[in-house]
Amino acid sequence: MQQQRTPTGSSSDLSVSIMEEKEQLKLPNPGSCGVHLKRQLLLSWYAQSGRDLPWRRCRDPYQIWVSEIMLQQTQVKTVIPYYHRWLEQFPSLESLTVANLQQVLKAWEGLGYYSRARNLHRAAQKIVQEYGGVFPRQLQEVLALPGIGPTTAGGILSAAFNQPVAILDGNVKRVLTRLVALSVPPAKAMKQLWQISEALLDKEHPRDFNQALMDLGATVCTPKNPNCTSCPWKDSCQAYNLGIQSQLPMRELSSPLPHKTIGVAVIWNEQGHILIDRRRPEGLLGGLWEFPGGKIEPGETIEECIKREIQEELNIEIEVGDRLITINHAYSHFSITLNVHHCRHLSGIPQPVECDEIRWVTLEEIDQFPFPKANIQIIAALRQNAE
DNA sequence: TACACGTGGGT
DNA sequence: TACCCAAGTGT
Repeated sequence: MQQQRTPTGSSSDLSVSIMEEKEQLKLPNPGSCGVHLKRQLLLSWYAQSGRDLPWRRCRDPYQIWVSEIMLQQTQVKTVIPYYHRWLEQFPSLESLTVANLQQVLKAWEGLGYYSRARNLHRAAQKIVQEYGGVFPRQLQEVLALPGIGPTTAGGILSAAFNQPVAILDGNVKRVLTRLVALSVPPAKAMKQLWQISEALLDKEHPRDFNQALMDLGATVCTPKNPNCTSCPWKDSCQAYNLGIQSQLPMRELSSPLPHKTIGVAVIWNEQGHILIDRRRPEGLLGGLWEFPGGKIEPGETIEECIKREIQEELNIEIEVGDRLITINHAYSHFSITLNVHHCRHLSGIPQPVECDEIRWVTLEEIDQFPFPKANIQIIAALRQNAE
């Protein structure tokens, strides 16, 4: 049974307790027994309880890179099917390079944060041009690739080449926050957290150590109801020994998400084709296709909104008809209600005023194009209607 | 530093 | 239902 201890009575060498809020982090003595023991305990735990994940079965930097990008802000369970499909379609860095962006976005469809796919594609070209298609091993070179920040760089270099580069992903952040009982939200202490991650890293076993740290966060030191009794670090965990593990990490105050009401048009022409447009390559859902529409203005009806937006965005006249479906969808920073109506094309040739490209497509062809999730619901509704 | 950037699952 | 959270990066 673990004894409760006060912060001052702790033997930890990573003491940033809530009692010492303003005090600078004391870095551990690199050779100290505390750090050495923690490494040993964690690596033993990992050998026993670590996860068996697909990307851990190889040392190919390309495959590990793909996994690291997919795993950004995304759970392992979600990534695994995408990861296998991706490697079937783009088995090598070279094959990714020669693919076009639409194919890449289609393979990414549904994963979200589509700039990851765009950057993966761009970075692949850069690796071919600047490094002859060989994934670079220098930290500075890896960091210079689009879509790769400090955590992903550390993840790749440690996993693929066993280089001693630290990481600080969400799992590690939570583990370290509890280990030192960090008294501020992690975003306010990034520098300290990086220092701790670097100080703890086992330079003899960086690959296993980093993977172990992430597994600990994902399976033991979980956001809710952490399983502290099975944690290899419980003896030196400040939060556990203070009994406050479930209250950490501290939350940032969050304001309510704004909500937008959108009018969306499924525009039919006389041939029974549907109009879709490709969004500009940057920003929200960049490069994906969608059904055109826009935000409702004060005092406007949905029908008026759709007619106006289509006139402004495509420079055509339409007749707004029956409602097809209403969709509520939550993004990370706002939520929307999509009011989708069938519409009839009356006159004018659609112009890409606020988008990159316009197409008239059939319900059969539409699957070739990458769409955001909310729009896939519209396509499903169209299919049901067609039956 | 703070915010934009998707989606699915958990409570 | 509504909110939180997840292998972060770019600006």
